Amino acid sequence: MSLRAIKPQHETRTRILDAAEELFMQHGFEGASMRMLTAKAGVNLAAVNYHFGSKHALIEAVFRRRLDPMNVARIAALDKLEAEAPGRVLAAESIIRAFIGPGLRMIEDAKGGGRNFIRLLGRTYTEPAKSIRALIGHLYAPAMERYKAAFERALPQMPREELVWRIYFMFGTLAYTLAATDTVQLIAGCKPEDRYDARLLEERLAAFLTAGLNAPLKNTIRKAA
Amino acid sequence: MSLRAIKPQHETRTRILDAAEELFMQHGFEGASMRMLTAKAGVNLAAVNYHFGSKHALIEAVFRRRLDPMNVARIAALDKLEAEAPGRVLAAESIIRAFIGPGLRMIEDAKGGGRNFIRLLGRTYTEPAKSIRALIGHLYAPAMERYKAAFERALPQMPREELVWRIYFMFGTLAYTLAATDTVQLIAGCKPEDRYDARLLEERLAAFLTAGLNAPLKNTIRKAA
DNA sequence: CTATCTTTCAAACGGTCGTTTGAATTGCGG
DNA sequence: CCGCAATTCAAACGACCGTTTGAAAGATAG
Repeated sequence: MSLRAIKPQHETRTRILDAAEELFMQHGFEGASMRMLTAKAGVNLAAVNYHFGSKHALIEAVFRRRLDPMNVARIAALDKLEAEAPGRVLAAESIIRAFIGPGLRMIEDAKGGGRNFIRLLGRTYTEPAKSIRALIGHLYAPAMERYKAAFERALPQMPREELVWRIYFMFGTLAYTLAATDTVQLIAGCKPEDRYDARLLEERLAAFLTAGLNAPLKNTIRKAA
Repeated sequence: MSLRAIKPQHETRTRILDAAEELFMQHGFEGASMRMLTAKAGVNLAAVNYHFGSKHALIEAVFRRRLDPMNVARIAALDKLEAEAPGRVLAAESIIRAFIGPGLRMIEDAKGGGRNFIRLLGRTYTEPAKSIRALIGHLYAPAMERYKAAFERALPQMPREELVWRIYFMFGTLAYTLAATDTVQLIAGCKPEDRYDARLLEERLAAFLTAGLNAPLKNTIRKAA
């Protein structure tokens, strides 16, 4: 049990996770085969089933590796906000920034694969396979609860049902923005590097989402809610 | 060449398209196999290749059947707006409603398969396969150009780059909302029937998107653009 | 060094994939 | 009714899928 033994202990696992992350992003979960994946990782075909059990378990591991720390960071950011202003009502914009921050920071990690993962994650919200959507929903649940409660506290005057929809819209905007590969180019040829400037993107997103969340309530909406 | 011959002339084609639309939505393009698809349609396995040439050509046909008329309707709605107020500047909200209207109306068509298609379409923006994203982009291009120009005319004071991003955000919200299957339930148990009330959903979306599009420009954004 | 446990490996498993084939069937004009 | 074209059909094609197997190789502890 020498210390250096810790490093390569799970090197094969890590190589598989890295390769899977990239290939799932490029080809989807069904489109990326075990043979592609193990070839890219430089490991034997049977290694995935040995280390993870099955392809589906590998998919779950790919998500857990990044998503768990990301949601921990999201909850920590919210804790910090509330600790800094005890008892006071938070601005909706602060909550929004706390939520989108961890995801946006990850897109700047191109080398470590963080960018791949974020694009993969954004796409997975609309994944056809129920088991995968259920997994994502399950992994998100704790952070989701915390943020929903925070928004309710920040906007006490808004009908709960309308608030739920607006949170949903915000999720959609974020997921789509992160998942986007080339659709933005369809609208206008934007300089590609801008898409990965997390600071700039956070400003743009925060402005858009804050305004949307605080949109005036029309009569039709009030009546329905 | 009797008239009644026209009806069943392409009945097999139609049955295949209907089955494909539903199964592609449920299982994705790779997940829905030719055997599933032809079984559901009640036609022979070889019928797809006979009538469409290949699976990929079938996918394209599924999109063209609905998307072409939808984009025609979108452009017509914009034409109508501009004809009603010649020379005047349109309100951004009117343009937004013109764009989202045709898609929202289709989700009320549960019997005819329109709802299936809309959900399929929403998911396809983030489809891994490049060829499919390229197809969607191509089919959308004409309407996209028109609407982008309309927004530019409606918001002449906004920096072009910021406007492009906000249009992009609006697309994301719409696509995600339409594609959503059960993610909204993750946020809060909303009554399912509400998700298919096009009028109500249009009000909610229009309020959110209009506010987001018209969000105040911060210094950081102005500086960057 | 030996014994034991972990990890890697080539090979093969049964199954499903999209597509093709050539014969059978159908519908229609002459 | 016949002949020809369009369509349908059962069967098979080669390729690839995720997974399993049992032996080989490597690491570890006594």
